[in-house]
Amino acid sequence: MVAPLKTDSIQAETRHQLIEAAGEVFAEAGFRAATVRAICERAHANIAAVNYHFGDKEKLYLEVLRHTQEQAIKKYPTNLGLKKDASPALRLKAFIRSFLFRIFDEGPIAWHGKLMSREMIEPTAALDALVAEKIRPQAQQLSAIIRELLGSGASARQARLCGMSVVSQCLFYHHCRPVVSRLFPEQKFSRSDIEDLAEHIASFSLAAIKQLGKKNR
Amino acid sequence: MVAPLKTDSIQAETRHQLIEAAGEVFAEAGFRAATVRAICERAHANIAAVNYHFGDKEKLYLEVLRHTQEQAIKKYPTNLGLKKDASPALRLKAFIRSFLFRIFDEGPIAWHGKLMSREMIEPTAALDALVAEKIRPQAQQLSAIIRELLGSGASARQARLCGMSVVSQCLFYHHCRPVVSRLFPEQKFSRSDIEDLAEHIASFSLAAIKQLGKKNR
DNA sequence: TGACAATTCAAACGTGTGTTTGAAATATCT
DNA sequence: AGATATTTCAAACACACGTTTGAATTGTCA
Repeated sequence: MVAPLKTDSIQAETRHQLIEAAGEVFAEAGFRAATVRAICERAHANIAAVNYHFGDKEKLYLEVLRHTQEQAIKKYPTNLGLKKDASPALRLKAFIRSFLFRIFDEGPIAWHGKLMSREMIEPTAALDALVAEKIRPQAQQLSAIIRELLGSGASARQARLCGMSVVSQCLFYHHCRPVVSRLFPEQKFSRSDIEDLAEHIASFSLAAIKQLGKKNR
Repeated sequence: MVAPLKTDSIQAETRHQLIEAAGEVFAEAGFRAATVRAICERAHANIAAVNYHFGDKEKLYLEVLRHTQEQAIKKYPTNLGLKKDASPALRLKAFIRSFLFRIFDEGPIAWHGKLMSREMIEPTAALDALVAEKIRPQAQQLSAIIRELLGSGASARQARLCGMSVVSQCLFYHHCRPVVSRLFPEQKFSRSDIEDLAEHIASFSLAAIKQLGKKNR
């Protein structure tokens, strides 16, 4: 009657397939639009499997968030592959690149980024925890970089606004892809296109932040 | 059996109330999440009223888009209250202000902006027409301003990317309000807060664009 | 007033959703 | 092998949604 606790190993076959399938479907369609029927079909499982293994759709979603998060930090460690004493400019560029790839990579690695991106515009009950545990730390990390770039004359408010300016540019291409694709069909999203996008956002933002820093004096 | 054509006047009472109520509900919840039951309740009309007066939910939505668009251009004419020979910097600031107010104003005036903002992340069948008739012209208008700021050395691609950087910052606060409010509870959205936001986005973007223009040489 | 059209209304329909059920199948362990 | 627990399965449930229906009401005009 209750889900098994054996130790781990093979017994969790269906359970694992459900999480994988759900990750894909949730990342594609969002929590609300995703259907447990679609998930179970993709997992080659019965419709009742979700409720049997996870209780309900929302608990499965939380499990998917947990699971994809693990995968994501394995692939994209928070301290990106750069030295601790790297210049703030380099660290900003790395932050942006990492942010974009977390969302635009294909396959399981990008699921977590896509889910987080979704949560921002169509929140579920999980958002509060996500903000506290994942989003706020990242925001502070970004804020630190930006304060360094702005110099000592910057207010907390200015750093916060600049941080949102940076993040907004990254999220835009994911959130508004339907419009971007119609307006500019030439804009593609291959790995190298993302690289170019990161290049633009970084130089755009760097130029702006440095300039604002100068004005503060 | 067919909707009336009298001339206009009073007969369209329920019809008009439905459009008003629908504007509010659609702007709040989006096309899909809005229910005709909620709309009819707010319009003090029967559930069948939507189908009787408009055919179905989607036709009502199109009517709302048409109606709110009229209201919007009355309040925020595309040529904002500035002289034709105003500097590109001033025109960029005006573009941003206008964009933000169209979304963040309260009451009927902002419904169209909110609906457009929704269409970008959760498109309906209306998006193709909206892009062709409303969004693309605005994008070209913005692109012209930015090309002027970038100077003659700028590529079309660079102008396009800068345009998206500007727009993304404006949309962010609407799309991601759930996250922004949790991360920064001190960020409010009164008229003067929007003014401050416009000020930041404009100076951030201006600084960036001017700097990129210099580098082109 | 009377006949006809337009509109409103409560009720129901059909569909898609997440979830539950109880039996059947499978695995596990003594 | 037999007993027990775990997992699967088809079917159905309960609910919300957009929509339809047909009768009742209201308005219009000769």
